[in-house]
Amino acid sequence: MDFNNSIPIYMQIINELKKDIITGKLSPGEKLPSTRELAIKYSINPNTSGRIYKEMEREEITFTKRGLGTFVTESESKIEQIRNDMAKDLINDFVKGMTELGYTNEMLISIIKKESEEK
Amino acid sequence: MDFNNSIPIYMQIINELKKDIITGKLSPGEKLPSTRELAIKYSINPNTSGRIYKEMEREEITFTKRGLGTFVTESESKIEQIRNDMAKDLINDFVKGMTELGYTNEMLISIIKKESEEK
Amino acid sequence: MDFNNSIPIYMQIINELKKDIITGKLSPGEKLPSTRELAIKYSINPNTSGRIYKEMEREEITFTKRGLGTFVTESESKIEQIRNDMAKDLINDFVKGMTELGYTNEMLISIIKKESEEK
Amino acid sequence: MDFNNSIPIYMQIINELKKDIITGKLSPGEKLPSTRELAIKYSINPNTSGRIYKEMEREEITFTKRGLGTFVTESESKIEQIRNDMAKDLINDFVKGMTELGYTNEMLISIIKKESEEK
DNA sequence: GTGGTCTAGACCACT
DNA sequence: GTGGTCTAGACCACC
Repeated sequence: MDFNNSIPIYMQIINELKKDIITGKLSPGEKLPSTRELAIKYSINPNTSGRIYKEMEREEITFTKRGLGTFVTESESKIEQIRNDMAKDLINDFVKGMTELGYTNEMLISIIKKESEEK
Repeated sequence: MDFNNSIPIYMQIINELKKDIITGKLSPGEKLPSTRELAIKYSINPNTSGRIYKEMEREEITFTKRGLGTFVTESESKIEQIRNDMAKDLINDFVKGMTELGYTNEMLISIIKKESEEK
Repeated sequence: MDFNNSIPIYMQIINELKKDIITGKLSPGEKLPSTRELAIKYSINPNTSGRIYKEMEREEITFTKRGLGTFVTESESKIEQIRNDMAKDLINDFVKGMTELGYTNEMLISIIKKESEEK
Repeated sequence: MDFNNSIPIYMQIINELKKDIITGKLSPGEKLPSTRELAIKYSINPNTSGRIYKEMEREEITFTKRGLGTFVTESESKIEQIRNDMAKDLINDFVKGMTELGYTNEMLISIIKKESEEK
């Protein structure tokens, strides 16, 4: 994790975990590492791991079984919704930003096409 | 202008000014409002305006004539470079973010096409 | 520390800290005093300490771990580069300045030799 | 002149003029341009030219004949003294600065020798 | 009038 | 406790 960054560490890790869930690296219902394990894995303070799970639970991405740990939500539709929300944010930021810079819709399409070919 | 709380006000205004320069609303060599005027315009503290101009000068977007004021850079290539840098950041964030979410290049193209038609 | 009036205090302290880093009084990776401690040490305002650390971070002399503090860069090559940059500036100012005053290279050498013997 | 510089414009021009006097480009007793001419030559405000001559007169580098203009001092020893003062400042800044960076006297001599050979 | 610096004091999110 | 941001108000040199 990049401590030297304007994005809070807990946010950076939440995004990592969300991506792992969306791409299937973490399956629905799978147990997540304990707060202590997470703290060690990312060399962060256990308080910060706690905050990560609290926030993810608030967003209903995970749920907690007392005494057992934290688990990925079992709702596939919830996971799909997260993917859509994250995608929508990315799309909006991109289109809005480029438009403000004076790029037309045609330019956007050709830029993305070119980007795709290069990879 | 109403400010997004999570991004510092001075950053938001810098981005506004950058966009104004890129889109030609502010011409190369043009004088910017004085720190005091800017403070009134955006209802911010003059210190904050000062910080804005200092940061922009550091990025060579503007230059200062002592005792006279702050001016937009006269280098058209610098302005072009800023536009390209900002666009490249937007493109990278978008493509990288979407790819991490599992979207293919073809999907990106069709998403952008669809977005364009809606507007 | 007493401050030279014509140079901003924050600049003078930055130069002090740079020298401490270059001469090894501050080691790579070492934690710097907190902004509040620095403010007390030099009897300056905490705002001014903050500015010092922000500027040094911009120059990549230090880095910040959010919520933990400010640390000397761990890159030895960066430190070496800072030393070389500062030395190069001093050398250029000296040679350029003396040449403009009509001193020849031979005179420079003998002046420096004489200076060395006196100390 | 470089307006975008932490050194005040009037200081920059005074230094230019001092160098011209020291190197003989301006002879003892020679008439300097009028404040208006100076203002045009350097595209500065006439107030600034006035300040330049006032400051140089205070340092006894120039003198004024009412209604006739401003002239370079006729004292050769004064000119020699200015040269020595400027040189002494340059030498001190250099030796003090390099010593603080950890350079030894031997290193200074070899650096200056190397610089001389390159030119 | 212009930007630059500094103090004082406050609030904030993050670890 | 850590740095980051902001306001308020002051003073300064420079043009």
